[in-house]
Amino acid sequence: MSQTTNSLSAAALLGGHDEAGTVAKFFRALGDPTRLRLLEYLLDTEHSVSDCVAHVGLSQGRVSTHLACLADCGYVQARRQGRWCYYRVTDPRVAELVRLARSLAADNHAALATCDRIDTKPDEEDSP
Amino acid sequence: MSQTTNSLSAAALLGGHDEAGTVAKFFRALGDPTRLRLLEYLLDTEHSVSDCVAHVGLSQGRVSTHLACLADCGYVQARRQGRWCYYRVTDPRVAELVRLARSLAADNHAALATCDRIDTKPDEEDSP
DNA sequence: GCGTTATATTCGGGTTCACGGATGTACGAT
DNA sequence: ATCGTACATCCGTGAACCCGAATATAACGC
Repeated sequence: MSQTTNSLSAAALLGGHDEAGTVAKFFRALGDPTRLRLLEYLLDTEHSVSDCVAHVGLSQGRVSTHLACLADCGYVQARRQGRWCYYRVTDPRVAELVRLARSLAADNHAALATCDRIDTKPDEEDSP
Repeated sequence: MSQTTNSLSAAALLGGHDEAGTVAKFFRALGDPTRLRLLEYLLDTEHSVSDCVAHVGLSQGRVSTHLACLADCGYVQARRQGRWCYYRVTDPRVAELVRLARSLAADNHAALATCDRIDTKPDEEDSP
């Protein structure tokens, strides 16, 4: 019981405050540097999990989990071929979202770097 | 490989992998339901901190910190008037970003809800 | 001066989540 | 069948970070 009694009505609502949690989870998926790098890596070309592991340099298990997370959130799609699994961004809105965020982040790069309310400012390696 | 990591011009715009951390922090700011609700609350109209406290129903201190975080990241701007401080979204790209994310999240609402790789699924204490 | 109001900051506690390593599953080659 | 490869999942550890309460700062009115 208490399972999703509707898959479209909830999605159709707009402006509801109940949806903030879902959208926040959506944003949080991109709030990790590794997932963001993976997503950008898969924007134009599809890549296997091994490719992604080599690209980001983390453990295979962690990369696999990150890719699954991106797939669950609808950012990328998976295509199986034998033992390999290729991931890729299919929705053009994803690229648009990343482009917009990059544009905004670039304009606020300085303020963002000094924002210690997120990430507790771990280190500083920036000398322009 | 070793690309030019000299100034922010290259990294600030496009293609830089070093920027992933900054953009991720940018996204993470919207990865919190409270901050997202506040941002949507300030999309069209400016509101004081007290207004925001009443709107989201959290403690005043926490709301103030959330607003400061949004301001640091460049999502909102603050306007002081006497004892009051009014926050508001000024950049139209912010509204566009939220609109895009809502559109994408709506289409993947079902998958997002079952994505236990983020947020560890609110309820559903399974009993196998 | 004093007290009140509006906002900002600090503190301790608890939850979320990324990480590597170990393990499990699926497919293909020998 | 057995081994090797490609990917997925589970586990323990530690950091990030949200929370309310308490406290600090600042601006008004008396």
